[in-house]
Parts: sequence; C-alpha cells; structure tokens
Amino acid sequence: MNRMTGPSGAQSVDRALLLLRLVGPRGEDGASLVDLVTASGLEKPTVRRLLMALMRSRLIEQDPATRHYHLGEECYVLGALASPRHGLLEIAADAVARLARDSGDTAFVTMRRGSFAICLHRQEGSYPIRTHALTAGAQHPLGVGAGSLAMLAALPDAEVEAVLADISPHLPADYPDYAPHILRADIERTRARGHALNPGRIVAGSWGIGVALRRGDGTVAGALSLAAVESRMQPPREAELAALLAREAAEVETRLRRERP
Amino acid sequence: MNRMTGPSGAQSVDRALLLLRLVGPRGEDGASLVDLVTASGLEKPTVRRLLMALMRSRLIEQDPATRHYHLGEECYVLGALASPRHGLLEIAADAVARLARDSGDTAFVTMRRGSFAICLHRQEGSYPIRTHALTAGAQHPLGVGAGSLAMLAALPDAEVEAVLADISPHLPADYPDYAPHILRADIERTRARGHALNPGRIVAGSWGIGVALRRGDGTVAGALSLAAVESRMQPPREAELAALLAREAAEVETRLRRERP
DNA sequence: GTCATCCGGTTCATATGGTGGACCTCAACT
DNA sequence: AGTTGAGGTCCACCATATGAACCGGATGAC
Repeated sequence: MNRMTGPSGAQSVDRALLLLRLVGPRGEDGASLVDLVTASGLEKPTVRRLLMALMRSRLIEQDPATRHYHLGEECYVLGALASPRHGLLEIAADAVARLARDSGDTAFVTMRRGSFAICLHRQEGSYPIRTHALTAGAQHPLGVGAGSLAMLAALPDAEVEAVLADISPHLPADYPDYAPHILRADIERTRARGHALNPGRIVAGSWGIGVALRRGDGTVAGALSLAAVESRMQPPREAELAALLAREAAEVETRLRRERP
Repeated sequence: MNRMTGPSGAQSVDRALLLLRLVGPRGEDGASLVDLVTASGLEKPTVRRLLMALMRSRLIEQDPATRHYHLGEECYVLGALASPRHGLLEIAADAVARLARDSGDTAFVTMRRGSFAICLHRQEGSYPIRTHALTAGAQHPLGVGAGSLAMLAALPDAEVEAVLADISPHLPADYPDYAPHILRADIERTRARGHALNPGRIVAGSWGIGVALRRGDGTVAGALSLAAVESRMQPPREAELAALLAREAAEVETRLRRERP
C-alpha cells in the first residue's frame, strides 16, 4: 500500500536520520534503545540495526557503561564543514553572550527547522532564578515560544499559513494553550510591537521575549531571545529588554549580510 | 556473495552517509551528481535516490541554479548539538587565531577521523605568500602532513600499527613520497623532537609544523599546525614556531581538561 | 543547421536486502 | 528463585532497493 505523499525510495535512510534527529536533543544523558524505539515508533531490531549503521559512520556513539546513544564525532565534523554556509551560532555567539551579560537573564539563539524552531545555544545570565524551560536542541512548533513566534511572525503570510496547516494537527495534544487562532493573534501583536512575547504560555511563570534575525534577502535566519521569571518581564523592563534585543539583532544582521551578500 | 567482514544490515544507510562524507569537503562549490557517482562508485540512480533521502532530512541541499549538492542546515544543527560533547574547534579557535596572528602564517586545527586526519578550520595569517595545500574538510591518512603526523606519533604503538595496516594499501597510489617505513621514521623523529615536521612532502615547497592535542586521559583529541613556504620554516624559525605551538597546545589542553575532566 | 556528447534526472522488471515476531541473556527487584 | 524490563540477536518472508536503458536539454564541433 503506497502512501500518496510519502517519500519515495531509500526508506531506511529516512528512518536512520529520524533516529539521528531523536538522539540530538537528548544532550548529555543520551538516549536509551527503548527511548528511541518509543520515540520513533520503529521496532527494536530495526532501531538497533540503524543505530549500528550510524555508529559505523561515527554519527552516533554508544557509551559502553550506560549503553546510551549519543551524537558522534562525525556530526561535529559535518557541522564544522557546514558552518561556512549555515553558521548562525558563530555569527551570533558574541551577541548572545552580551545579551546574557547585560540583562542577567538567559539568552538563546534559535533556528528554523521546517515548521519547527530548534534552540542552538543557551547562555545563562547572572540572575539566580533561572528557567530551564528551553535547552539546547529542544524544538517547538513555530509560534510556540518567544524566539519561535518572532520567526513565524517574520514570515510572509503565505508561508505562515503553510506552517499553521503543518503544525495544527500536533498542537492540541502537546500544547493545550495554543491553537491556530491564538497563533494568528500572537503574530498580529508581534508584528505591531516589533518583538515577540511569550507570557508563560508553555511553563507558567516562565516568560520569554524574542526578535527575528533576517538575512540580506529578507528571509528568516533565526531568532534571538531572552527568558526570565514573570516579574522580570513586566513594563518597563519589557521595553528595555526589547531594546537590548533590537540592538544585538541589528549587529547580527550586519554580520549576516557581510558573510553572505 | 557476502563479504565476511562487511557491515551487516542497513547498507543503504552506509551508502547515504558515504555520500554525505563526500559532499562535506567540497566546500563552496559543492559536488555535482557525476562527481558523486565517480567518487562513490555507485550507480547514478542510486546516488540520486540517496541524495533525495538526504535532502528530505535537510542534511544535503541542492543549488537550484548549478544543480550542485551542498551540506544542508541539518548538518549544522547536528554539529551545534554535538559540540558540547565533541567541540574541539570552539575550544581551540582562539588559540588558532593567535597562532595565525603571531606567526603570520596559516594555522589549522585537525581532528582524527579513524585512520585519517581531517582539517576542521584554517586561519590565514598576514604573510603574503600562502600555501593552499590544506583546506577545511580536506583529509589525509594519519602521518601525512604535519598535524596529521603529530597525531599519529602521539598514539600508542599498538594503535600506530593498526593505523599503518589500515592505510598502507592507499599510500602508494595517492602519496608516492610516503610508505610505512618512512612513516615509522617520521614518528621516531617527531617523538624525539616534540613536534612534527612536514618538509614539503605533499606539495613541494609547502612546509608544515604541528603538535598533538591530548585530552585529560591521554587520548588524542586533535592537532594544531602551521603551514608556510620552505624559507620560513628553517632553523632558527622552526624552533620559534614550535615554541608558539607548544604554548597554544598547553592552553588548549588546559581548556580540554576543564571541559571534560 | 545537425550530429555527437555529456549532463541531470527517471523508469520498471528483477532479486537483493530489510523487516519484525520470537527469542536469548543479564541485572535488578521483589 | 521468580518476575520484570533492559539490551541485543536470529532468520523466514516479502517489501524495497537496484541498475540497464531511457528521456530531454545544453553545449559545441564542423
């Protein structure tokens, strides 16, 4: 039985790369075999065979003690080779460091990944109360979270609709406080204000503020954002943080244009 | 007909990842379909189907104008997620920048990739005559080139023999000036001197000098190296460059220990 | 102008290689 | 010493990858 819209050919490659994407966000702890079986929906022998193939290429490595699977050296090598073309973190790293230092809160760089946003890097500030709602490698649908919403609002309307159509099925189950009509209103407010605000919509009390990063041609490269407890993101501090973000976003956008005109 | 030692299962995954590794070093120009057919030894439809699978996962992208294939955004994302575990470039970037600035020559960070060395990053110095014998993504067998030889010489003898056995078949065809007995002598000299020297063995007139980087547990993390024209690497300058390298290597090794004790 | 060549890309009958239910082994708890 | 759940493997079956032959376009030689 053929899926009409399904991928054609090399299915095991798709499955292997699905596993790779599942291991990515697991961070320091890695992923166990059953984790991956559950998350992927594949059978155990299949997962194991694919992991062995990924391990042969060093894209995945297995901790001999815990038996957990982690991203391998080859992922890092490929990333280094891809960075002249796609490197956002290299370009934005200084800006994120300044954001964390100047605000005292936690700063993030986020990239678009299809209809989702993925957090590339997280830099903690000095303020003692820190939200851990967003960690490196975590991904949410576009519009869910401050940096993520900033990117969605920066897309042309046609693309916004395509993204909403893509993510709508997932929203109710995973993000009860979100729905397409709420996202559309969020986009309006974001465009009017010039920055995106997440008023504790994912984790109560954990607020976020973000701005999009655009390339020279106007396309969205990613977003910068800050997270803090609710009390640190009320007016007038919200406006101060927005100004900080705008300043750093301008700096990053200048560097983006310089790199790839 | 089964290969006795061959990989078992998920062959198309191996082939897809072979293509990924072939696209990596092509840098800015990318790779054409025929390039990849030739380099991989696979049939054209097979290569195309695997590339389409890689493109579905955004590990590869195709330039619509040139039709050439490049590393995709997903490679970069995976690299960013793997860098807390494997990030050598982040740790060594400042040291490489100082090396290029202080010496005026071109500086490199290299990593081990099985029996080969792969160049992660290249930083040009101010001196107007620059060798382009080594670029980011290029790989040579361990022992071929200065940084590469520094790594080989830093391995335990048993591992050196395993590497030599692995690469010996390839040497005569691709590197006429190298052979196992020459590499063994090079290793001796490197261990005695404390640094590796490549006296224009790959490209005449293009000399290199390198030192290994060791982790806290003594294993080899990579190498730092410098390349210059022959006249800039004679005594006493050779000793000066070796001292520069030793200083920066010590700095990097300190940071390596701090990151992952 | 046309014939030859090379490139990127696709088709479809064939058979290779991937799949997954059943199974093994080991360690940690009852 | 029995039970659970983890990691890992086996092998008969049939879904899926393979590759010779093909298309269509671009370039260029004469």
